[in-house]
Amino acid sequence: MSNSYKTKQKDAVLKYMIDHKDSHVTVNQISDSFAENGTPVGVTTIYRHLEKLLEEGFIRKYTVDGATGACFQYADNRQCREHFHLMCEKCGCLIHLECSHLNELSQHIFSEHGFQINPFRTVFYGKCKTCFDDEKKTGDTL
Amino acid sequence: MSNSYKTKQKDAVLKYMIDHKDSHVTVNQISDSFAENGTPVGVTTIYRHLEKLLEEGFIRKYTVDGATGACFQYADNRQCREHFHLMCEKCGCLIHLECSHLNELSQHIFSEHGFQINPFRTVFYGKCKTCFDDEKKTGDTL
DNA sequence: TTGCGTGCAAAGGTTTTGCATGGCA
DNA sequence: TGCCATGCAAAACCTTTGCACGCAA
Repeated sequence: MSNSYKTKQKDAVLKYMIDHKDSHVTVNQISDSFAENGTPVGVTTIYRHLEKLLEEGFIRKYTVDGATGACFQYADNRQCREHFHLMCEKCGCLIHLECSHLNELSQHIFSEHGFQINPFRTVFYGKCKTCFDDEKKTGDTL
Repeated sequence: MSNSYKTKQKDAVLKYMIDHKDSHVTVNQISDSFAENGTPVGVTTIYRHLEKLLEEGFIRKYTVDGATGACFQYADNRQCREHFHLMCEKCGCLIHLECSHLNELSQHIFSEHGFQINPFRTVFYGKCKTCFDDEKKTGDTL
């Protein structure tokens, strides 16, 4: 059994993740932000707290093509148990999609195909409306 | 314009990926396998060929929680354009799912939610039937 | 012969680990 | 006072790059 103490660093990391819940961040971004604010936190400590938050289900971890290193994003699994997530490959925004179609889909894939989807892990990658419209305007095909 | 030569290493990497199309592999696994077969290939070369195969759409690249480093898997995008993929988190098998429900889902998410799903990138993570049944039998909750 | 391919060595990053110190309870 | 937390330094990895040599065409 391991207990845990309340520390400035622990609070700071959690606060940072919540404050940036609308985008994904890397360890370097977190570290740089703390350094700029005059309250630097060692990267080791940041890694350790992110790992705990991950285990506890408060954040998600994934890799994004362009980014260097892992990306983390706040998304409380206790609140996100019932819906899926859409990740825009262009701007990186995370959309929480409440939609009965998706729940039906899970049911269908389980009952008809015998596959049990893990909604915590599964993310739909693609292009959000804003980026899609931007692309049409500028003719940018990326 | 860059031409390309036919080499033993190039053939070996492609052959390995095709032979292992039912699971994902890491660069180390590929390298070790070649070494064991008595025809070692430098990791640099493996990385370079995988990168090309990726650009050409013959393989996919992603990260898996347990694995160290990136995972690659053969899945010709020219053949896999019309369906989605299910990845078992336990045994690592990749299921190519031809299902009209999923195509309808793409349509629905695009028309109703304005999000354009990228089927090349999107993978449903979860548990395949075999692993699910195994788990029930052994009572293993992982 | 020309130019791409190969692989060693080294560099550049990210992430983890060891360990002495610091801080919470 | 006990532990846990912290962060520096170092290690362990993964991946990329530079460069001389090898090999396909």
